[in-house]
Amino acid sequence: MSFVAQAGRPNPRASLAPAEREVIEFFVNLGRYVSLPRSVGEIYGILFARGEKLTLDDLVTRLGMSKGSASQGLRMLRGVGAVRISHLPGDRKDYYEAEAELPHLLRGFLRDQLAIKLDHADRRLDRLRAVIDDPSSGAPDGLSGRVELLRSWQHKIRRIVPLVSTFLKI
Amino acid sequence: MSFVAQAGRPNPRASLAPAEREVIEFFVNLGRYVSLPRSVGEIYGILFARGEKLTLDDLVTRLGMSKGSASQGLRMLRGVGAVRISHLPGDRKDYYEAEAELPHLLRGFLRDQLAIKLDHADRRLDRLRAVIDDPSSGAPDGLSGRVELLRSWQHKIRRIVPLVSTFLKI
DNA sequence: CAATGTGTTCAATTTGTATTGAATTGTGAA
DNA sequence: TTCACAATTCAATACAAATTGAACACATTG
Repeated sequence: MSFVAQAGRPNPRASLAPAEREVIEFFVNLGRYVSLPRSVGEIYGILFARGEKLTLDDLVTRLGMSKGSASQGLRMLRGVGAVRISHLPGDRKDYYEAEAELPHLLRGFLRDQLAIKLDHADRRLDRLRAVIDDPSSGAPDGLSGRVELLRSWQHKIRRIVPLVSTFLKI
Repeated sequence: MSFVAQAGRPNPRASLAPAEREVIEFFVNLGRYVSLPRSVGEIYGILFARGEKLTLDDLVTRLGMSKGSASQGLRMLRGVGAVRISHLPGDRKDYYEAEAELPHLLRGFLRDQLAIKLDHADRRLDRLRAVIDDPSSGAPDGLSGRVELLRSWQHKIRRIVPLVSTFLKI
């Protein structure tokens, strides 16, 4: 079975099977919803599609991307626990495989992304209150009440997280 | 009380009170988490801070942005139900005010954004299955099993939505 | 119907983000 | 210590998204 590049410029992705391309595009799209770079979606996609361990160099040749992109993309995916790294005895290369369990993926996301952002919003709200309480800040009428509303949003969202976690058995 | 622009280039936002600036920055930051353009965060921010109806022209002068940005930003905010439009008798201008109730905001988001994306992912998954079932697609071993895993993700997420909705009394 | 006031559109520009690839660092083997 | 190889870094570049502003469409007024 061969998937030949079109005549003309050599396409480094010629070796991708249609099924792989389709899976990759699926994850690239999924990533777009949360503003992930295409390269990240591609990396996770091919790892998910093949279900086997691949090296950085495999990614570079199969996806036709630069080493830099592959390296940075893998770092991000490691960061959220979407890929696992492992090694083979007597081989210095890093081998990566996709973490395909949704609970595991969401756990990483909830812990590393959402939690940080909620904390950040907390601090920002505190500062906001401080500014508003200063009479010279020129706070419009009723603003401090609306800011308390923001606090209630924050509380509600914090209470949803464990709810979702429980549901997903995380 | 006056908030004077620095000497040199005239700053069109000189009229913003510190409290307003702070609220605006809060929403600009919040918007960044979901990849909204800065201008959209600014518009919602000033509407939220003032809690009163403002016209497109108010936004242009107070925020120092172009009419084009203000118009497009307002369209997006209307689209997700984050601002309400209204009119005054004998006045052709459109007046906008911020929708500040979280349930209302999330309702718009869940309906208009998430639902559409889930449907889209559904269709994509169907196509993916079709491609994989074609023996000439070169699907790697076990891929069809992993794609079924994706289906289970999709189901779980679909079941979370009403759970969250209930919790938020949407 | 011309003149004015209002919001929208969209090509050009600015700004921001992702990607590349050569240089660099790190690491294990000889 | 030197060599060979793997991964990372980061300045330069390519690409994508947001913003501008002038032209436009539409409605209302005199």
